Amino acid sequence: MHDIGFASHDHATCVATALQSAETACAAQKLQLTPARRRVLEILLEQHRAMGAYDILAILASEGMGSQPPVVYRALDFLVTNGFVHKIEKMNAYLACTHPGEDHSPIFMICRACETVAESSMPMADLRRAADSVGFLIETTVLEIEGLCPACREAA
Amino acid sequence: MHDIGFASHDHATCVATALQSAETACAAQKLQLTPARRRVLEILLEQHRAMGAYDILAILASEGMGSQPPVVYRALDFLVTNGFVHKIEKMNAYLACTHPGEDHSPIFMICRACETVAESSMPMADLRRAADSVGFLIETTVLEIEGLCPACREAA
DNA sequence: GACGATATGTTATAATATATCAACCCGTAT
DNA sequence: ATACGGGTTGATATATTATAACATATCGTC
Repeated sequence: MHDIGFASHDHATCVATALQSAETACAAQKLQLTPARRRVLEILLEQHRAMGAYDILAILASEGMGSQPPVVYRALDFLVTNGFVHKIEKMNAYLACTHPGEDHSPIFMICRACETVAESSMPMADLRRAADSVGFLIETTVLEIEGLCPACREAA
Repeated sequence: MHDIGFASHDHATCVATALQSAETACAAQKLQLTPARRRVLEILLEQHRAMGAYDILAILASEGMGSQPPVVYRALDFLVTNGFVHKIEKMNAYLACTHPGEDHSPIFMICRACETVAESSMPMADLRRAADSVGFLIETTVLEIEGLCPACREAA
């Protein structure tokens, strides 16, 4: 038994299952889940917490998989772009997605004290209710929307 | 006439008004709007765009107000803590709040192409409608919620 | 005029992330 | 078979963002 998010949760085979499903998804989309990418995802799944790029890099380095920043940033870029990992901007940290393949807008609840991050994808209307239901005390929220402004849509 | 957010907008006296209201708010809350803090806010108001800390610092330095990073980071920390400025986490940039004193959860629309940032504080249910109404094409959204998880609430 | 709280000056360094260019692998079209 | 092209990796260097640490100054109050 481990904690995942704020709930206690059995994930004995969880890492293997998630990796397997990532492999399937990559095969289907002709994406290359290379050893470095796969290992970074596996590390994030194993640790089940938000990790800094250099924390991940230290693990890779200890295993002889490369010790230079581009190694981990390239892998993270691939994993984030393809929806297997999210970046928590407020923490400059990375977290394995808990429901990949669902095309969702992630919502993160970051504990200011222990830095645990729980991922959710609720509609906003239910947000406070959802937070209340798991006992999370909301202190600050940041919703960042990226896209194209009217001027740039026209220019494109 | 200047652009503010994605709308054209007359703000001839806008900077002075906003500064004045910040001074009033600081006086009311016994906060010290010192010269450096005031000047940083003024710069952000004048430029009316999201700026990096070092961009601001360069301006301060050119005016002889200090050229070391802590100068600007301290001022920004004060301004963000007290709601006069927001940090755009995805850009590592800072933006003067367009409606201070309203105790709001800011929503930012960041143009991927021109980096213009418009601030809003709509409820989420209206978000897509709001974006559509100003012609903004939403590509990615990040909602980050910070607070205290159940375990840390109990510990506190 | 001594004290505490808050703010500033200054030096140094930490933490996060990217640019650049050469080398490699692999599928395929010549 | 071989030259090409796209994607990936290796390696070095550097850019960008942010904070630690400690000394000094300012101001209101006891």
